[in-house]
Amino acid sequence: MTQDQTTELKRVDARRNEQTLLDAAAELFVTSGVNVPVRDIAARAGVGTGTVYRHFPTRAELVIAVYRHQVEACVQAGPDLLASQPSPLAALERWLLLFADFLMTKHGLATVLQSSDPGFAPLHQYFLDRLLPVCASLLQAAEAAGEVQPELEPYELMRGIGNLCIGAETDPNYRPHRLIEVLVMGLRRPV
Amino acid sequence: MTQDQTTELKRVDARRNEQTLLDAAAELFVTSGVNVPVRDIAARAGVGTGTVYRHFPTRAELVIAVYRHQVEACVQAGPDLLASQPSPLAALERWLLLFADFLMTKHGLATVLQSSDPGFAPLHQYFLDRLLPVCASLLQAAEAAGEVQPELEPYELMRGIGNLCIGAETDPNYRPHRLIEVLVMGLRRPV
Amino acid sequence: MTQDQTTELKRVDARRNEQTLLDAAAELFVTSGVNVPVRDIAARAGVGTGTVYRHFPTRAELVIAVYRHQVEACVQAGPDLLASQPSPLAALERWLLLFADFLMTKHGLATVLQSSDPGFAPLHQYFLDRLLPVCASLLQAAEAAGEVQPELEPYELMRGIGNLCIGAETDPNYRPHRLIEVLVMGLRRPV
Amino acid sequence: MTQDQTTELKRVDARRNEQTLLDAAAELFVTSGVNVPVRDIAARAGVGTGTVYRHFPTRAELVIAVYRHQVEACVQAGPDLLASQPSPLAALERWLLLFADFLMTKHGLATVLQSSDPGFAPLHQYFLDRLLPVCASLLQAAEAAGEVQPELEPYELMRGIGNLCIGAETDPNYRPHRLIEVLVMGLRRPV
DNA sequence: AATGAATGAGCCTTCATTCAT
DNA sequence: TATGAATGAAGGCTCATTCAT
Repeated sequence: MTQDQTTELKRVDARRNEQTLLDAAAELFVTSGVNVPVRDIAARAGVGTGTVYRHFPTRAELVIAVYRHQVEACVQAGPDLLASQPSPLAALERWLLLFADFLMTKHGLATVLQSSDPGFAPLHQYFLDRLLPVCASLLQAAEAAGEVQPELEPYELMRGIGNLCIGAETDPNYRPHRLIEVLVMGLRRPV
Repeated sequence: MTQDQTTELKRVDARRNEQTLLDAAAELFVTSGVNVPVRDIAARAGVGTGTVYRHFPTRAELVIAVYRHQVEACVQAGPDLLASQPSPLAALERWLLLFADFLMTKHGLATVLQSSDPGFAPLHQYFLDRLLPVCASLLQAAEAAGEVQPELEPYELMRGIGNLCIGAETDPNYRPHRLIEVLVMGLRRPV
Repeated sequence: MTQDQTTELKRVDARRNEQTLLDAAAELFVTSGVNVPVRDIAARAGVGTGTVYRHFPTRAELVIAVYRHQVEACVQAGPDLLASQPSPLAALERWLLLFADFLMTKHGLATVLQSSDPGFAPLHQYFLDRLLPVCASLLQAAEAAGEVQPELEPYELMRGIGNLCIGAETDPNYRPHRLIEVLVMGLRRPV
Repeated sequence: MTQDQTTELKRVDARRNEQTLLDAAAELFVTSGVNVPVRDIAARAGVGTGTVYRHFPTRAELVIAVYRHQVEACVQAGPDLLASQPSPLAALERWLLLFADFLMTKHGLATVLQSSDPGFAPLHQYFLDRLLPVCASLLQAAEAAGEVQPELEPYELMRGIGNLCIGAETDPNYRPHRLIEVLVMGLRRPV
């Protein structure tokens, strides 16, 4: 029992530290991009550099961890929107806008999603593994409903949305939402 | 006279050097991105690093110089397409695809266009100064012809096209052309 | 009683832990040298790093402990060989080869014996304290028997043998045994 | 001509700097071993770390450069001794002692020669390429003259001599010369 | 004007050692 | 006692930029 307690306490501490790191990284990713020096992350979190490496041996792991919650929220939103929106196409549009909001509030996330640095491959994979099926099923539903023509592969659509979000945070004259709406309009089957 | 001759010769040499540098940089920008080490550019051009700095004190200046010809060709293409295409909207689409082709054949150029590195500000400015008017006039013509609804600002449209081109060189499953076509479709006024 | 039992149990545990550590260290010393990271030793033993430090505050102590048994076996072998071999010189040669075998099967041990890192001083001392008298007595016996000339100090002889063993594990083209035999041959008094 | 002069001057400067680096490295290799931090070498030479890497991209190259002169002197000494000594065996012994002197005055050189760090492979290769043929020809000559029995391969002999020199600089009670003499004695064919 | 050597800040990463739990 | 998380010094390496020649 005491042993369990001790273990539990340790875990709690470690968890807290990990959370501190995630918060620090999230902040710095926004202000300085996901390639911010490890030292900066450690400093912001008030820990040593070694602690960063202990919790997240690679940068990709840290990035994944930072965004995991929101990626999962996006995954959940897919079926929810399909059920609650008036049509599959409306659900798709809402989901794409949601996905875009997620990316846009994370400065540099859209950027890293298109980085060709092989170190980020696991991150790309994670995003695709989780989100592509959701996007595909929404697109499929809209096609099945006769609302859209099969112009784009789900992968291209997601990639395009991701790209459209790049740089939005720092440029008030650039509104990805508008572009996404136009894009979805372009998918619509002419009546 | 001899003095003049010498000076003249030097100028010729300097010119040759500058062109050699531009060629070297163009090649390396394609293969290694616009952030390729200065040393590599100098080495490829067969000159010293100092020579690079003499001709192009900042990286932005070098990038601008490298792409100047093609940017100007894009500028020229605007009126030409407007004159030769069956409709303003068709001219706009062609021009956007042309712009995209330009970006896509320059690895990393689309990326740098969205970089928030302040050092690239002059580069951004140059692109906007030259290309935005062209894009705006094409969009305006299409609107005036009643072909499109005024959904997007010219700046947003160009920015979006630029973004869509990111990462296309290394990903055969991603075809910006398709996305651009869908986007233009979405601009069309419903009949 | 219960208290005693607990204490007793703890001691048993501690002993077991210590032995586990020695085994783990012995294995890793062979494969990775005596400077293998403490963490690796702890991991192999299935304990925390702190436990390593508790049992062996310095690396030298750990190394000494790991090799104690075999050093003592070498010590024992001296008189045994003197008694069982046909001559003191034969006994000396056998003992030196035995010593060499010991060193050679411990990757990096010969190396550490010549390390000038002051942290290893206790280790050096231990080896000398235990083994030098044995070597000296064997050499002395051979001299007394008129088999060898007093060319070398026992210390030099041992040091030389130790050095000859360095690197033998990884180089099949280098056979310290041959060199030791030649060296012993060179000690022999000409008839 | 002016161009040539300029080039020549640059070379002179670079050479001086390179020599400064070699001197600094030589000193530090003696006091701290050949694995002394690059930063320390740079500091001792009064240059930046980048300068070290410019001149010697890898540590092995630096080590080779530091010892090149003396290795070559050793190479030269082989034939000279064969010609000047009364017998091939005497020449061999002198040469081995010379080789040992070389190693012993370079603290840590003998150590690095037995290092299994793959980064030092070029260094090992260089030593073997240059010195092994010399040692082999001396040994061969002694065998041909009937002075020694073919007990050892040239490689083993050199390796053994190298090992015997380890740690001699810091231990006044250890005299590799004595051991080498005994070893050569052991090679001699019994009359 | 050109050269390219030199500089040194800056980043990543490892690991011995300490210490809170 | 045992644990293993945290620390942070250390060292390798790169590259933008300066400057003597």
